[in-house]
Amino acid sequence: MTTTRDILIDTATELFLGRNFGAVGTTELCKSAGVNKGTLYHYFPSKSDLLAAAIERYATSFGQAFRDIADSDAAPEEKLRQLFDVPARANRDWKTRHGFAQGCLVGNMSLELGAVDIPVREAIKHALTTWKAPVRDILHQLIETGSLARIDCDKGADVVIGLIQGGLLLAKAQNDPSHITLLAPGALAHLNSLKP
Amino acid sequence: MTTTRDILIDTATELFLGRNFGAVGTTELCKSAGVNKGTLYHYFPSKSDLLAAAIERYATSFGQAFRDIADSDAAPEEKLRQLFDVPARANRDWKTRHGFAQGCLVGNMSLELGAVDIPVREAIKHALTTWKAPVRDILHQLIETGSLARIDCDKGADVVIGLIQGGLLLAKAQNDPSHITLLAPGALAHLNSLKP
DNA sequence: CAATCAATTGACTGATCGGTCAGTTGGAAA
DNA sequence: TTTCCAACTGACCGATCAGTCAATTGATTG
Repeated sequence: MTTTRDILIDTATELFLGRNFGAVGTTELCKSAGVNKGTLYHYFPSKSDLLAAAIERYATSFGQAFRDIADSDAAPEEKLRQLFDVPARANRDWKTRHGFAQGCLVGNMSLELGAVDIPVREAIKHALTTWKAPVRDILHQLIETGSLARIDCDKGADVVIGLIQGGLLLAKAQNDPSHITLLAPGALAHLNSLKP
Repeated sequence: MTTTRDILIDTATELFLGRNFGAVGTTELCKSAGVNKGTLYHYFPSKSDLLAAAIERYATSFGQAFRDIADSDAAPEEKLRQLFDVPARANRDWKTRHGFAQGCLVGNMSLELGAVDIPVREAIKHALTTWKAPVRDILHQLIETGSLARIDCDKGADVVIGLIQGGLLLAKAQNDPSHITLLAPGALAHLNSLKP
């Protein structure tokens, strides 16, 4: 069952991803969600809190996709590469529908609001933590199979997320989704060069 | 000589970096620059055009820093590492003054406005082009000294910029400038693993 | 001196912003 | 049947938004 709250979160995700947080007004957002102003503020104390909820849902969704990859029976090297396919697929779909690369809600909001809105930054931090767990597991698997040196996997997970976000940024800057996976082929070599 | 136009550009850079484009109004910007509203619109047709000018100056400034590194007499491996120090130093200074990591004007505006404002995206594309030239030169030097395989240096320059921006994003998301250089140590290994 | 014009002023506009609130609705509990 | 409350409505608020414009300044020309 899709509740009004769900509709608000999904609409917010769609609109904030398509443009940005500041460029989407609450009036437009409510109209797009088929809901009245007051209803938004019945469920969320502020526009920022709606965004935080959207980030949390977005993080959970992508986190689950990462988890599915980590738990699959593919080879660990293959899993590492597949991580980059998750945002790549999302962006390809979006660009087909709307004509430009939108990036990642977490990355976008991080650079727009990371220095301004502390609650949102906390939601972003939590999103990154959620994502790091399955990535860390894949790195452990790589070590077990001998494909990766005994590096610090927590730091390694940060590196992988940095590679993904770096590619996403290039893709949006140049409006070319193919850049998203630009940093995928070198990921394993990159990780292997980290000091244990 | 610092012209009124220069003051406007510098003030815009400072404010847009400190918060974001949408969160800074023209009234505040003008007050901060010690200039009247009409003067802003005497020099720039719109707020977006002021941003584009700020991006261009910012890109030139960082591009010169990259160029200085490329033309120095340091070892090529050392030069590659020094590229990451340019934004790292800027962010360390800023955080000392303002208490948080602000990131990079080009990266920030790319994720905030890349999908919305096409002229700004063009300014961003041009900034990346400017930065790629000295990076490409360093990669050629690495190849000459035998530290790097004969990879596609244009693609390699994109990779390096992606690594820098990925680190900047992590730093802003976690309000910790030390992440800026997180992807520096693995850069050479990363590049070396690219297919020629 | 007169003429010119880029630079600058600051009050002003209509639109939109995020957020509020008194009131209505409809289904569940008593 | 009455009571109750979460869900929802939509008009409304003061503030701020990007942008405009007629008037003024002052330095540079002929």
